Amino acid sequence: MDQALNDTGWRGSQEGWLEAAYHSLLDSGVDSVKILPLAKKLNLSRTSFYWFFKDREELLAALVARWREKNTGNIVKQSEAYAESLAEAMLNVFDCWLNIDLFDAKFEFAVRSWALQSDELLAEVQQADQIRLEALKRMFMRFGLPETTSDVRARTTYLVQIGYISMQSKEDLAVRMKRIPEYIAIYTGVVPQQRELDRFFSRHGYRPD
Amino acid sequence: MDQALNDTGWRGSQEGWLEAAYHSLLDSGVDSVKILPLAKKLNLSRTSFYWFFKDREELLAALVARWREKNTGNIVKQSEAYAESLAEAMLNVFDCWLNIDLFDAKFEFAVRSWALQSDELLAEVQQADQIRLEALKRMFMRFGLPETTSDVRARTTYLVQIGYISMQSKEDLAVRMKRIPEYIAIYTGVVPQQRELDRFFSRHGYRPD
DNA sequence: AGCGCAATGTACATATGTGTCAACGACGAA
DNA sequence: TTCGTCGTTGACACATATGTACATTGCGCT
Repeated sequence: MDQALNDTGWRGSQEGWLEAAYHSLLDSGVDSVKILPLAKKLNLSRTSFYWFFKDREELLAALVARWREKNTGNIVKQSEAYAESLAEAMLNVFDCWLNIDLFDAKFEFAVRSWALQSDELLAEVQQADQIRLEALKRMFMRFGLPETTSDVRARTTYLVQIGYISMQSKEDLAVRMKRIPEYIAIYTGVVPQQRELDRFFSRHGYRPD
Repeated sequence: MDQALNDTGWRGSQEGWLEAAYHSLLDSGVDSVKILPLAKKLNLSRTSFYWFFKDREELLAALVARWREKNTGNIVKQSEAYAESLAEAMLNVFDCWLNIDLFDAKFEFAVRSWALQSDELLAEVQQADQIRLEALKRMFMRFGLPETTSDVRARTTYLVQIGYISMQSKEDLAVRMKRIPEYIAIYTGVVPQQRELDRFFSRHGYRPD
């Protein structure tokens, strides 16, 4: 009778509820993260939720923790990765925008929308923005750009991505890849070399025509 | 006992409910746009709402209509305004980002967050993005930039702003103004002339040090 | 002055959500 | 076997929301 199987110990567990909450958050926003509907999806009794979490608040806090651990950190790491030129450094950062393991864009957007109704979360999001922007700025400065220029270029790089996320558009890889060289040129003021692009394309499994 | 009176002597009106809904949407998201809480804010009985609107759906539809009329249109208009140089044209577009009468950023963000839970609205938002991006692209092409370049620069211009909105940051005018020349340089590839900047600053009531 | 109707209020029916409690079964260890 | 703990469940109490039916108020017009 239960179609959602249990092989992995998946169904009834803290992780199970959290995973369901995560998916609900991503495709309908925080206000859809309600215990009753989640219970239905999991084919569980609503009340068994309370064995794993004190209350709904605790579940939401767990979601925020997951976001914090996943999305903040990888941008910083990529911005500090080894690169011979600014264009190459920029392409390292671009890895985040194309690899869901490095940066979960839908999650990011859902959390930002959520921050609209929670001052506490808003403060956290803004702190994350600060950290990410500063990392990017340092990257530009490492390659000799002046401070103000680095600041504005960091913002451009970061904000275009945040904006892109909030367009919720789903273009395919090829369409996005075609724009990459132009973006690099705009952000860095330098045209990327072909071998830099090739290295980038290849690590994302894209073969230009 | 009735403290909230209005022009007509009647406390409620379609506009009153809509205005309250607008404010609630802006600072807590769609799910906070509920009839009962709005009634409390307006010091009105909950049910009198139904004299003006068929149901909650109709109120939400009115909010969407308001957004559509306000935010889509002015970007297009500003991108088509007279300009002697690309930098000047870009500054015309920037008017939108600094003048709430031309573009309501908080409203924009609230609607985009809302679109997370409504496919119908998502489609409308994406259509608006399309229209705005195309207008910006045309602007770049008017000044002789090639198509792909124009497309990417249009995206950069637009997406930075959408991203900025979703940071929900509240920096003051002076801080934002200081970055303007750099932004113009990045977006257009051209450094703006001082007189162009002066004209821009002056129409936004800003006096550089 | 008083009637009509725009505008508001009260009462009811219903839906959906939260959280507590006590009871139930499965299952491994003493 | 018996016991305890893990995980689950239904019943209960309550809160918040929607929408409808019907009563009531008070302004403006004749």
